Amino acid sequence: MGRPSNTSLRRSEIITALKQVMAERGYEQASIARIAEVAGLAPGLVHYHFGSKAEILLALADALGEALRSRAERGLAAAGEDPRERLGAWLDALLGLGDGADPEAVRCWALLGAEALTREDVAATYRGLLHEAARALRVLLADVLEAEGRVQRDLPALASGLLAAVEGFVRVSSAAPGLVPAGSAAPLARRMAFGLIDAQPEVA
Amino acid sequence: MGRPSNTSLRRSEIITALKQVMAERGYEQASIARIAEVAGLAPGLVHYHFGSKAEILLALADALGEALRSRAERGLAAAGEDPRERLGAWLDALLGLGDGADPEAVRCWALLGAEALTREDVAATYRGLLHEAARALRVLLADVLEAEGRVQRDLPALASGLLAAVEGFVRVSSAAPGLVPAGSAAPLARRMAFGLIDAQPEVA
Amino acid sequence: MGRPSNTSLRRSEIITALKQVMAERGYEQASIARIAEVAGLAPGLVHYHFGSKAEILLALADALGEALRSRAERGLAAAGEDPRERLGAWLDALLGLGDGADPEAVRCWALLGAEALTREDVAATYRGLLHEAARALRVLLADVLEAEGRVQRDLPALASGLLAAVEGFVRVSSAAPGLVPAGSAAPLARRMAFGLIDAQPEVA
Amino acid sequence: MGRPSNTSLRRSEIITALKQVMAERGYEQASIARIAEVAGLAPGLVHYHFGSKAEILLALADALGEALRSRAERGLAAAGEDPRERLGAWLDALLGLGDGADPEAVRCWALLGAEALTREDVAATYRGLLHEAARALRVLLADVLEAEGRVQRDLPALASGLLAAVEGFVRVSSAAPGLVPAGSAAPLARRMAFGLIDAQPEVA
DNA sequence: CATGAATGAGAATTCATTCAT
DNA sequence: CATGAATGAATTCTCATTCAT
Repeated sequence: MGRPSNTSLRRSEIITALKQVMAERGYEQASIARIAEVAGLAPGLVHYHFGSKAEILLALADALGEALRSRAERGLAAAGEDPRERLGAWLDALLGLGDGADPEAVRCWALLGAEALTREDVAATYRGLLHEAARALRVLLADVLEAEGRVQRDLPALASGLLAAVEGFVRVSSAAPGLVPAGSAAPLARRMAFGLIDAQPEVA
Repeated sequence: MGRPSNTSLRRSEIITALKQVMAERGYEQASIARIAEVAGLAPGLVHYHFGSKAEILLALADALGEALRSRAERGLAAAGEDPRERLGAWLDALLGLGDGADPEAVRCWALLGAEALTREDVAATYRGLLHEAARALRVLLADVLEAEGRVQRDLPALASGLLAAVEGFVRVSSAAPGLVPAGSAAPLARRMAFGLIDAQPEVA
Repeated sequence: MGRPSNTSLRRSEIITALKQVMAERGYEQASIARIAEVAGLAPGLVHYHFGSKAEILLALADALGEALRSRAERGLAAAGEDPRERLGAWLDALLGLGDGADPEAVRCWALLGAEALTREDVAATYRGLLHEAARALRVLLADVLEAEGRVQRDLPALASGLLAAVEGFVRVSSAAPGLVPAGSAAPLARRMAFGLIDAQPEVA
Repeated sequence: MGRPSNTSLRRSEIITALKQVMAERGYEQASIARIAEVAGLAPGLVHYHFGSKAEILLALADALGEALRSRAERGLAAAGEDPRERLGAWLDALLGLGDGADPEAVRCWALLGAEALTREDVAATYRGLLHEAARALRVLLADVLEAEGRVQRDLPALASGLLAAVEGFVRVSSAAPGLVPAGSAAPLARRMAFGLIDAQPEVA
């Protein structure tokens, strides 16, 4: 009896609408009215499903993180066993490339990073995702170093640096496509990673 | 002959105030009223000196670019003749380090990159600054490669990649300070650059 | 024959929930959603049992009146035959004291009086209850005056004044508990009543 | 140079408009838009002069307190030296009677008392005014008791009770004019006060 | 009877911009 | 140049009420 709940459907519709509107005009300019319009819902309904606009942003951040995770998993599955290949697959996932590429999501990710600078709640979520990604990179880097008989010194710094570099690629190529041509991000990221690896001394 | 114009003084006061307020709460939340308050001016005066809020942002972008330039020049002057040292000095400048370091400016730079994603006027200015920086890096990279007898193949891609990586450092270390500890950005950036360089084959 | 109606149960659950929420945040801020939540019901159900939010308020007013009546009756039963005692018992009931004391109800009563100032429907109900109480006080006052051989001149004014004074106690002690300490309201009300009575001249 | 400030004029216009609108429909229903309309101002201007709607209410409370004070002073001046007369004058002031009577203010005062039940900021202001009035009544009561050679026992309770009673008069006569006829409030309040006084034993 | 999603009309508040002084 | 009041549109959020299921 009673009406079946469709909250989770509506929530994801709203999150998707925010992603679209935000990619186009930024978070602040993504008005609830416009989000509702894009989602095909009445404006009031948005606040029935989310307590505030910020909550939608956090939910979008979670969704982006989830998408990254699954893209990374698909990439790893396709990469096979080679440690360098596996590291490369993760970098591709971070670059928003590969299966399920979503340019809107990439823009939102970049915008999210900016919001994180001025909103503590967003910052917490964003940091969580970055730390998770750094953790994954540390493991993959360690695998490569071990397979190649190199020392694991500075592993955390290397992983963080690699992550930051890839983040920079995403942002710069979004903002100035002329600087980092479409196809060049992935090989460049690999070169950077491998350059760092090759600079590690071999185990005595 | 009437009182001397103080327009340029007022303009820079306003730009500085925007930098401060924006670093704290972002561009959209930086109201004219707050900017004026921080600048110690009447709100109405802001629009006497700037046609719109967006104009202040563009002026701030120019000012940040100018500051980058002069920081880079000071760094180069201190670096001497060694090509790797000179490249490192430029990376430091981009990281917002060295003489005249200004954390507020670093945050604003990161925020500016996000605004550039959704505002064409900001994008144009921002792209211009990125291209200028990339140009400088190309020259410095070429100097290193030449001095070390390596091929100059892929020079533009290397420069762009390095720029993007450094941009990523700035952003990630702003948003997640725990990930990239304070002192580690500069050496990491150098390692990345040198890794790329060392991977270039020597001239036959 | 279908399931038995539980309308009257539901109605009283809703009325009780309004009393609780209203005591906490006032009538306007008592949203239907919150009332339903406190009542443990679905929001839509509230409007099945009441045509509008105002109707719940009126029903609550009736319920408060009913509670006053029964508290007064219990007080009179316990007071015995002494006229002054019986009058005192009624004053206690008005003060929200004695058996079945209910601080939430007292606050609601005070809030109801304010709503009555701006809503005619509430005003009508509220006035009805005040008049009923004044009537009861007139009878009790008359009993005292007669038993003590005093003239009954100005009886309605005395009763109304006493009622108003007690209403004032309720309000002031709710709003500024420091001013009228908890235990002092009842004896003070009696002193006031007896002061009025003692000022009546004796029958010639 | 520059534009002269008219803030205090505007503020009092807005406060007066709130008084009028609130007297008619209550605080919650007194929308900023309506207040602005009554004040003859643009809606946005209200928030230029007041940070929030609640601030206007607090300012109104202060204004009502100020009006009470000045009404009381005028009453005392007219009352001469007789202690009972002076006490009566204060009661009149509290009843909103005498010079400068303002029915809207009386209604707002009653509404304010209700708001104080659910809003801590209003409660603080309201309590402050009640305590101030109670203090004045204590002094006046003490004068009467001393002049008549009666003990000053229970002075605070007597003053508070008298205050509460008068507050009740104001509320009840606003809500149920039929119960306390227009002209009867003042003499009744006096009878109540004098009844309390006469019940005090004489100094041994 | 019961559920809970849906609607849409306000509500307070913010703010870039204008302009009289 | 400078001041600060004024404007009015836009924004987020709330909520009584309705209604399909």
